[in-house]
Amino acid sequence: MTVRINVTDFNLPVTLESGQAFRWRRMADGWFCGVVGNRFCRVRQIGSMLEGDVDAHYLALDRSLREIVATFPDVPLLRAAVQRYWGLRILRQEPWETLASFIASSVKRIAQICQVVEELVARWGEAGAFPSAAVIARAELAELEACKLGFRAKYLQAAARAVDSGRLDLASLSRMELPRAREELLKLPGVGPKIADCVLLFSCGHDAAFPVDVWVQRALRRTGLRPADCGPFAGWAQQYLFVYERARSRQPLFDAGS
DNA sequence: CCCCAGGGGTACC
DNA sequence: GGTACCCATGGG
Repeated sequence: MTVRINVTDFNLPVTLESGQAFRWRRMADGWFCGVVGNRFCRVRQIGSMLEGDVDAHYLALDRSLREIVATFPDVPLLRAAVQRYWGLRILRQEPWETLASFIASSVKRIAQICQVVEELVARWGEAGAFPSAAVIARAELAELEACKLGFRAKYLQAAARAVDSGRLDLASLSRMELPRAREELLKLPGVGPKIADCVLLFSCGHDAAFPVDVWVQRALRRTGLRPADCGPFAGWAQQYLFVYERARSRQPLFDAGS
């Protein structure tokens, strides 16, 4: 539904382009187009005005960013990241789409993950929606591989079959304690600690889940932080570290080494 | 031709 | 318990 609302402590572009969701495109005119569930959405932010198909729950606008950030450990790099990317929020995404997307993410760049997701939607998506686990479960392995999944195709197929058969109940993960929920996801082939934590953080409401990829690993090494030091909203802190470290590494001022 | 990418499985020590 | 190598593929 098209609305115009006033938002505080929110940054739409950073949130949508921080590598947690893969279906948003920034148009030349500043609008973002995407699909949430089975709905096409168009949204933009001008100053504190958020306009368009605003889904406040998906955008986590009900959370108090100030209270969340107040729980972060006080280290210079994280403080700088929070200042530069203030308004970045962890979205509330749909678990199956998130699991499938992050299975596809392993050793891929964000742009390539978007490509895979696009291919899956083009082949099996109904009316632009991300294809269900039931549909993917019935796809041929060769068809999945053709979606630029490569060696990840068999992992996506296995996950789809686990969900479709009821062997894995994604909805139950949000009600479990974090270690137990992680354990469930780790049963899937091709799903290790990093991908499991992405699913738990981005789609199961587990704010403390802390995915460690190559970028976050670098930030941890340089700060001396450990995931356990980052508090009940460690996953949010992790997302700030991720965007900050990635941007920093894209444009090195000089040779940082030696 | 080299390197790397929001990793994980496996073999080996 | 670490560590090396492999998995496919696109882009710099």
